[in-house]
Amino acid sequence: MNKPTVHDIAKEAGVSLATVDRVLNERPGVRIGTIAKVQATVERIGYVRDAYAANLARRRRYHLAFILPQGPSQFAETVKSAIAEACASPVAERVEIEIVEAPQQDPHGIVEVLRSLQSRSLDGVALMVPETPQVRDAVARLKQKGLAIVALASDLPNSNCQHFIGISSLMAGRTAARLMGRFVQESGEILVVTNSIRSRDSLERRLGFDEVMAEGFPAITVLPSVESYDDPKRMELVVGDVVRRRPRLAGIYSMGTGNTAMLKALRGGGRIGEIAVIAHELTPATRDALLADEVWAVIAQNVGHLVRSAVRVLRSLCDKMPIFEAQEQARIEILLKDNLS
Amino acid sequence: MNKPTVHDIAKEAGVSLATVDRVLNERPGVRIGTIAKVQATVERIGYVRDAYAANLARRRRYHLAFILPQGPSQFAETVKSAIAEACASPVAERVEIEIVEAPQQDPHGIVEVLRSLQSRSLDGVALMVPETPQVRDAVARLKQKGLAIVALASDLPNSNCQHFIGISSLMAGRTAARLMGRFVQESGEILVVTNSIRSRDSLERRLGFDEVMAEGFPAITVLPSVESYDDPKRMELVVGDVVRRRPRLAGIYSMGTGNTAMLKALRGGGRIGEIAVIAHELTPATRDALLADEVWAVIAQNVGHLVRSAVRVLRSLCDKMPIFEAQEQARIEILLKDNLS
DNA sequence: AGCAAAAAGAGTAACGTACATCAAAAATCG
DNA sequence: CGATTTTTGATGTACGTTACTCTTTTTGCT
Repeated sequence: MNKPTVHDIAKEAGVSLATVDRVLNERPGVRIGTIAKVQATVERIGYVRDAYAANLARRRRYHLAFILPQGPSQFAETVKSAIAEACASPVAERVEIEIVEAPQQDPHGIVEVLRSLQSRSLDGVALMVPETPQVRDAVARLKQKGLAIVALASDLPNSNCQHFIGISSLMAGRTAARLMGRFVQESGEILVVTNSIRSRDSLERRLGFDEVMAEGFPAITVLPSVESYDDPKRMELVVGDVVRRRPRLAGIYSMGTGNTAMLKALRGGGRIGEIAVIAHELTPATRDALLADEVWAVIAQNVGHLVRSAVRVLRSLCDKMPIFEAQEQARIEILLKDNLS
Repeated sequence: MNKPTVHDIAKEAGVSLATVDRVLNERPGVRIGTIAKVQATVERIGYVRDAYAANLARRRRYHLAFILPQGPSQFAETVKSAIAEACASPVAERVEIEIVEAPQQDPHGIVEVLRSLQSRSLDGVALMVPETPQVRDAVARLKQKGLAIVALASDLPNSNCQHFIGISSLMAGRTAARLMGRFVQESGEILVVTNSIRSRDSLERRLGFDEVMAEGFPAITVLPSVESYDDPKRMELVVGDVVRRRPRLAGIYSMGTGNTAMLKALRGGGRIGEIAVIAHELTPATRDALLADEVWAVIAQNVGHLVRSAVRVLRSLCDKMPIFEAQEQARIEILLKDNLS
C-alpha cells in the first residue's frame, strides 16, 4: 500500500480536493463540521504531507540567520566554517544562511542587531548570544513577528525560544568532574579557570563540576574559580602563580577560552603533562594541545552537528512540522588524543 | 538568481529538454558531442539536480535491508530499535526497511541469507556480519547485481563494499587505552577480556590498545587477552580467578560482550568500583553498570546515528549522488555516568 | 543519390502539493 | 420566499523532474 495523498483524503472523506486543501492549509471558507470530517479522515488513513512536494509547489525558500559573537573567537570561527560546510550539504537544500555578527559584551548592541533583523524577510534565527533581559525582550519581539528562533550552543532559558541546540552546561561540568576525579584518583587540588564566572555557562559548568566532585570524589579539593576577564596576560599570571605555589595541584579544569595562555603558564611551571588538564570546545588550540599530551581531555559538542541540527529544527519550526528529537539531541563529547574525529 | 533547472540547461545548450534528460540520466540516443555540450553547460551554469523533484517524478521508493546477527544480542536489539525509530523519521522518507537476521557464527548461513536477497527487489543492503571469504564473495555478487552495499558497525575491509558506517576498531582500542592509562596512572596490571580474540574487531581493538599502552604508559602491564567463547560461566570463572590472584590488577578492558558475567565476577571479588573498567557499546547492561559506578567508561558509537547514516548513504549510493562525509563520519564516543545522552 | 538507422527535437502527462478562479450548491437572513 | 452570503466543487496552472510518444533531422552506408 502506497502512502496516502491528498487525493485519497478527498475520496475517503467524500469532499473535493479544494476543500481538503483548504483544511490542510488552514484557509478560510470551510464549515467546522467539514473541517472535523477531513481531519478525522487524515488521522484515520494516516496521511502525512509530502514536505518536499509541498516545498516544490510553493517554491519555498528558507531564509535563516545565524547570530554569532563578533570579534576574534576560535569557537565562533569553527561555527562559521561549519555553517559554510552545511551550506554545501543536502540539509541546506532550499535554505539561504546569513551570518550576522553581534557584539558579545554589549547587550544593547545585540538588541540593535536583533532589531535590524526585523526589516529583513527572515524565516528563522539561530542565536549564539549571552542572555540578558534586553535580549530576552528582543527575542520576544522577533517571535511575535512569526520568526522561528533557536538558541545555539548557549541556552536562553528565559527567552522562551522554541528550541535549544546544544549541550547542558551543567551536565558538561558534571562530565568534566567525573573525568577529572577518575584522572586524579587520590587526593589533590583542582584549579578551575574561566574568563568570567559571571557568564551563565561558566556558572553552570562549575555547579555541575562541584556537584560530582563533592558526591563522588570527596578527597579532592576544588579551589575557588579563577577568572581571566578575557585577558591572556592575566590568565598566564594567575595560573602560573597557582602552579608554582601549590605542589599538590593535580588538575586544571578550564571552563572557558584562554587555553593558550593557561597552557603557556603550565609550560612555564614545568609541570605540563603531569597535571590533568580538561578544557572545553575543540578549537585549533585545544586540538594541538590534545595531540601534544598537554590537555588530557576536551569536553565538546560537535559543531557540525549543531549547525545542521539548527537548520533542520528551524525548517521544521517554519513548517510547523514535528521535530525529530532523537536526531537533534546534541551529545556531550569527550575527546582524547585518539578519538578527535 | 534562482537555482538553474533542466529548462535552463536546455535553453543555454540549445537542445531540447528530452536531450538534457537523456544526458543527465545517461540514457542512450545522444551523440557524444551533444553529451559534452550539455555537460559543459551543466558545469557552467552550476546546475544541481533537485533530488526530491526527481524522486517525486519517478515515484522512487528505496527498498533497503539491514542484515543483523541472529540470536540474543543486546547490541543487535539496540540497532533494531534504532531502525524502528529511524523509520518514523524524515530520513526514512520514501524508504522501506526490512530487517533480515543471519546466523552470526555460520558463514554459510550468512551466504545463504545474502543469496536469498537477490530474488527480492532490493536497492541497498547494510551488513552487520563478520567477514569471511564466503561473505566477501556473496557481497561481490550482490554488488554485481547493482545493489548498494555498506558495512554497518563492523567493517568488511576486503569485500570492497562502498562504505563503512562505524568507528575504527583500532582507534576505539587506542581511545580505550588512553583512557585506561589516565585512569590507572601509576603502574598496575590491566586485564583484557573478550568473547573471542579471533574476531577482527577484538583483534584490532587489542592492537590499538597495546599501541597506546606501550608508547604512552610503559609502566602499566597489559596481561594477555582472556577469552570467554561466549560462555558467561567461563567469563565469570576466568575473571574471578584473575581478580583474586592478582592484587595489582588496576583495570579491566572488556572488548566484547559478556559484561554482565564479568561484572558479576568483579562483584564477587569485592573489588568492584576500585578497578577501572572500560567496556564497549551502550546496552542496558553497560548503562546500568555506568550508573552504578561499576563501569568507569564505555566506548561506543551512537547507534541511532549509525542507522540514519546507513540509510542516507545507501540512498546516495542508489542515486549515484555524492556522500556528505562530514555528516556520515561516526564518532568514537566516550560515555561516563553523566553524558550518556 | 538513396535509404535505413540513429539522433535529436517537440510535446505532454505524470508525481504530490499549493494556490487561484469561477461556478454551483447550500445555508443564512431579512 | 427571494436575496445574500457562505461553503463547496471543479478545474487549471505551477513547481522541477522523469519518461513516454511522435515527428523531424542528421548520419552512415551501399
